[in-house]
Amino acid sequence: MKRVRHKALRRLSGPSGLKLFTNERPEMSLADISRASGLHKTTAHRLLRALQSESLIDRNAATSAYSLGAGLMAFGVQALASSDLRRRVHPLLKALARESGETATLEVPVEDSMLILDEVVGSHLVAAAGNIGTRWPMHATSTGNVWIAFEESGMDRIGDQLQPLTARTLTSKESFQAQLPDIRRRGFAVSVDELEDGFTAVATVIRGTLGEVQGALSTKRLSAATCAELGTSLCRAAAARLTRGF
Amino acid sequence: MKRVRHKALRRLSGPSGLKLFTNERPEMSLADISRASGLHKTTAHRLLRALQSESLIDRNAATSAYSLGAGLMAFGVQALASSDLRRRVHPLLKALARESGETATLEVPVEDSMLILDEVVGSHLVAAAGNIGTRWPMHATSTGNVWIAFEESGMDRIGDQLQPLTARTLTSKESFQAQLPDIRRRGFAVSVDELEDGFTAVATVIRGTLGEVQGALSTKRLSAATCAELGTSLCRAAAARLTRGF
DNA sequence: GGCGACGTCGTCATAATATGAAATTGCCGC
DNA sequence: GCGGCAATTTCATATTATGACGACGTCGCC
Repeated sequence: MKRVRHKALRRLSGPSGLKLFTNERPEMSLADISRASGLHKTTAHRLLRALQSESLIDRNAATSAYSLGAGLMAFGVQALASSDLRRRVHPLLKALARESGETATLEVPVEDSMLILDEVVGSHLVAAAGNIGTRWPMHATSTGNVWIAFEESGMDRIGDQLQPLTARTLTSKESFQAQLPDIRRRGFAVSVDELEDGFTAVATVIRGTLGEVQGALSTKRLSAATCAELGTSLCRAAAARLTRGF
Repeated sequence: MKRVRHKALRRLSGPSGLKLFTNERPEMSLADISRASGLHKTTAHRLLRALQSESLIDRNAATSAYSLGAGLMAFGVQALASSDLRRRVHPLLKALARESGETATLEVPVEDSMLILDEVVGSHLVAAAGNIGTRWPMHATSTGNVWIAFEESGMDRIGDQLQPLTARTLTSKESFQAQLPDIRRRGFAVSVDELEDGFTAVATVIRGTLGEVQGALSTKRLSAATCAELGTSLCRAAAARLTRGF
């Protein structure tokens, strides 16, 4: 594997950059950042200042602590808006949500998580919405499972140790890998209580015109009984999309 | 003004980087990017590849065109979620929306636009929502106007020529500047048909504990008659927030 | 088949950049 | 006024990106 150039870029998005800001710790001081990233205090300071000048980083005027900036929000929505995949799949999500009464989502992988790109809430819930943009670990979601099953280099995304989120989460790479053939055969993945107790979902992949895997589609919070049925209709819907040339 | 270092970062977010991707042209080929940015083909390719490895850039598998990536969406929502300002002001928005029946928004400046950080829709509209993250030019919005009026270096953000969006948009720097004293005296800005015909809004600034301007607050789509009244109540609400130590 | 446009990849000397140590400033609590 | 801590600036040095050049494969088109 070849080393990617552009140190600054790697740092930016990497674990010694913007990724330092987690939901648990949305604000950090210069010293915090320097310690957490292993960067020299001076270097971190320069970096932060550059990021700030691009609005990618904001700082709290009172505490002078750094946090993610407004520019990132702007880029984020722009990315969301320009997603071709999203435009194409949205009608499908609506149809699924209407037919099943459950919430349907479109997700894509970002590192070892699935990012919710779009969401249409079903009739069973009051419009909770607002999950667009949230991320869940691939190994514990139905969407993550199908993605890995159908994308060739999918397994690269997860490590050897998988973090358990419930009693039913698969925690070893081996047991995880063992279920993939089943998913490939069926065409869809089912997750029952793996992510959260009482949470069930079924997912399939969505493909482009070349058959390449572009994302995953899921229907959530349904009763276990209807899973198999919905799985196949999900596949049909996705397949119809594909063959119609979308 | 001191030159900010980190060329790569400036490029990243600047007009020869991610900013190349606009809503009008969400996808670009390598040749496009090279031409539009003035970068050497080799350089652009290296850059894009680095960005892609960080998920900041995606590419269309069919056309091999580049577009904004999923990583940006992830950062965007994270930034949105971790905004302290947003957390603090949200209850205020809700109160304003409830009392006025109109849509209330919280906005911050990004370059020469106001970015909608948060929004609570009023009772008069069906929940259109989904404006969070959109941007409007500062010179044509009430929020942009108050911001510039109360932030000392505010005028730096707009150029000499202001793009007209309706017949009532102010188009010269001078006429724009002439109205600022009024806004300062009143404490709030009113925009009638400047952004869009039939669109009226009133806005005031929101301040931190040190009195520094942190953002702008507005109520939209109200009838001209109630503007003045709402402006003062807006100011009261914002002031109450401030003095209560938030 | 030949042509042009495009994307990808490699190399390399040079120019531009980031780096970290140390020094300076500013701020708080005592 | 004096430590202690954090943020910031300065500067010589080492590291990095840059773009010119060349090569290769592919696609669409005349």
